[in-house]
Amino acid sequence: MKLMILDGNSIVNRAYFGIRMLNAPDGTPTNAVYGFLTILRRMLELEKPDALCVAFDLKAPTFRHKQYEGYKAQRKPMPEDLAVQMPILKEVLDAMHIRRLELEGWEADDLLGTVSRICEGAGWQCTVVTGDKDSFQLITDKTHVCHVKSRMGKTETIDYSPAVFQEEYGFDPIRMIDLKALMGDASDNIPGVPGIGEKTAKDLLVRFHTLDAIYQDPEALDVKPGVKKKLIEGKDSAFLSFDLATIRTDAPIEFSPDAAIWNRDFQPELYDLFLRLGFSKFIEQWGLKPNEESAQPEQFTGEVTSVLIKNEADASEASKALKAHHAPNYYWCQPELDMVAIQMDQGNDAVGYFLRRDDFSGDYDAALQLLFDPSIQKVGHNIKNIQKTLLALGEEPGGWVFDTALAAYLLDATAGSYEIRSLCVKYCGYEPWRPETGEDQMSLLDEPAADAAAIIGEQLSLAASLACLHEAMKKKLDSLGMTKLYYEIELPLCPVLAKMELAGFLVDRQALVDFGDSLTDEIQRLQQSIWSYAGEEFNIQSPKQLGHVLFEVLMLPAGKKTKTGWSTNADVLDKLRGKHPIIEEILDYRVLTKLKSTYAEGLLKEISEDGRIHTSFQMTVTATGRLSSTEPNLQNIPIRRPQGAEIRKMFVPEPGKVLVDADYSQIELRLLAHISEDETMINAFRSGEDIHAVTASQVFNVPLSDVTSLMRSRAKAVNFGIVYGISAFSLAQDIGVFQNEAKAYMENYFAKYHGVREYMNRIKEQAKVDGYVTTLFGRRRDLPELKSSNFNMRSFGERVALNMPIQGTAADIIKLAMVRVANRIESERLEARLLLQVHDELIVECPESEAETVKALLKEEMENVVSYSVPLLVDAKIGHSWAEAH
DNA sequence: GTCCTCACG
DNA sequence: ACGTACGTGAGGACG
Repeated sequence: MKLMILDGNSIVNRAYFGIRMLNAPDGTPTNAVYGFLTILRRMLELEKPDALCVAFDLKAPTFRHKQYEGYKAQRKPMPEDLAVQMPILKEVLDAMHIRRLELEGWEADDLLGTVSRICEGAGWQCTVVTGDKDSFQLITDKTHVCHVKSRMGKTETIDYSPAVFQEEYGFDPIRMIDLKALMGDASDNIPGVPGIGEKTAKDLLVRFHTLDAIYQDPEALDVKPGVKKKLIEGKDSAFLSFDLATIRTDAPIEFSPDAAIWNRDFQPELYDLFLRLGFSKFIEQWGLKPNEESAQPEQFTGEVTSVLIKNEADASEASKALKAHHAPNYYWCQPELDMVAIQMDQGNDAVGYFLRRDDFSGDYDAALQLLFDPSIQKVGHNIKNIQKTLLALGEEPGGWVFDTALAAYLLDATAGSYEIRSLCVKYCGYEPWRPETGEDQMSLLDEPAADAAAIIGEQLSLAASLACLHEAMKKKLDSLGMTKLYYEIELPLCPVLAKMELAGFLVDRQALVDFGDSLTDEIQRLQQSIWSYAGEEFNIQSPKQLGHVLFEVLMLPAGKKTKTGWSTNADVLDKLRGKHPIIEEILDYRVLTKLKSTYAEGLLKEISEDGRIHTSFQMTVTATGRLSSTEPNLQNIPIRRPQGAEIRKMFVPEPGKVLVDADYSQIELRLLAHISEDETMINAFRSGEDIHAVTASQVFNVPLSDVTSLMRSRAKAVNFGIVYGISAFSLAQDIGVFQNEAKAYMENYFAKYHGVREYMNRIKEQAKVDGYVTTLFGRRRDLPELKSSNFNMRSFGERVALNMPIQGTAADIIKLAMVRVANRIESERLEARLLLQVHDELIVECPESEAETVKALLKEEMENVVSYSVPLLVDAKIGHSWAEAH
């Protein structure tokens, strides 16, 4: 039998500092509770204990030794954001029927110690879970201590048995007390021996084993005189520290492991509690069901008439009813499963229609066209994909009035996933019905024998949940000022993207094959050469093996290190150029293998039967409002190096057609000028100057005519850095100058562009007050990081506060441009079609005869999306490949 | 599955 | 004193 006991305060602290800010729907911070539960779940899976309890400090600070209050009282108070979560955590634990242990005047440590000894006495195994190392002194054969590290949402655990501890420290676990007595512990205000640090203390213990042994005759110790002196002078402190560091095992608690046996008998209220906290993930993971008694006011309670569409007559009847219905209908579509569920509200009641290819006799696609008729008002989830399906059938998709996934993205762009069940929990306060399936719900849809009624019920209830989501989200979008953004940019963009995905980009397959082959020889040659320099054969693509060769075999100076070893990235290798001929070859090898695997071979695999590559655009991924491109990613096709740019030559128009490429010139800097209202920068753009050269002349204090190309390129780096929320350190790294030099550049920059400096301060202050930032179009990004007590997280939040309004406004602008370009192409009945968007660039394919028209159209629409204090400039070009047109 | 590296804006 | 720029996606190594 095994008992697991968690050090509540320690774990909750790890969770709080390790996990980004999170809030319940009502704004209560929840990151620590969330993190605690994540760790708990992980540990339960790992340890599978029979009994479970959690120990807390009853009040902080508490004192083991009254005479020592002076030290303990210095302990930093718990951050407010964490303190408010403590009662919530306890409420959660109570609802999970997990035994809490706390005792007036005692610390959690002492309870851990006491419980572990009680367990041992009862013949149980015990696992102590903690984020502190203090408890290592409790390790015995029967008691293991599991040390938890949590960083950025990931949890690492190390299980310490006596052997593992001995291996790492070189002495027995119980000597952890002696270690602390010597080295002290600042966070616990244990003084230790002044002047003795971790290294010396460990060394002493490895050699002499115990504190007593060390102090038996300190004069006779074989140690450095300085250390000896410190030991002798610090003797009292050492023994006081020994007492302070000793965890007590005799706390007066009534406890028996049998009474803490835990079998997941959650209180029914746990569901409601998790709902309130916004923990839909845990509701799912723990398989919680709504409490029958608890009210669910928003959930639909009227009569639902289910109609199964089995043949074409059913379909046209349903279509007629849907067309006659003038309120929105709710479409839950799973194109990949060939399934559609539709809910039509009729006052208090509703009609649910269900269509599935498997049990439909007749032309399924024709039925789809009937049911999705443009005159029917429809609400869906990820409508771009549905529209794509319809377009593939030759139907112009229309009548879509709302997309719940898209709305959820605008409402919370950093949420990560917009799965309909979680959204329903988050915005409507209930989870859509799902059939009881015993163990594994996921297998339902794969089971041919699964109960048809259950499937229909589940799908229809998902369709019904769209109704609630629609109402809730519409209001929320409005209250956050995103109605225009939603209806005028995001929603109209869906069919535009659907058409682009369907169009695809023609690729010269043979050229791609040949290019891949041509790389093979050179890669082989480089590999042989690199191996001969190394004196051994190894996998050059393994950072670990490469690090070994560079820094151990060839003894090159190692620079930065990563979590797992030395860094071998291009920055590091670049600094080693000239130190050894192997470096250049490795860099070349990297470039060529990247081209071959990711681009030559990777893209070949993505060419469809029509010879074209059809990417997917993701509308709900980025935190700033940009699109992203997947399977394949066509937004990162090489261009910066000549070898890479070869790839762009293979993206071509159809015979008789050309490509027109239009890109915004320095849109982000122009937006910075506009948003910051910086006069100098605005004037530079208005007069059509080269902005990087102007910045160089400002930063280096020389006339424009004297700006050298080195000055310009450094100024360019400064300009980019500003947009990203620069630090002198990173700028220095980037352009290869000393940090104080980079700092001087920045000071000059801000002295000249003082409007930019004021903007940077203003937006950070504003973001701190509001807790979010927005673009000029109202797109929003929440920034809970700004309230973090962690310096790095807070700094990150500040940089994002600077960057998001700029990057995001640029994203809004090009999205709107895409909608307008698509409208113009249609209204002017051009054959041209949009193929690709690469953040500030649009690529169109059109007949040669249309080329000039399209070029002018693109330039006009893109430049005139908005009228700001600086003009937006677009470069447009025509070519017979992407390389040529760009 | 996670890390490192590197392609793009 | 911290640890070091914003936003992405994909391939290969390694556990």
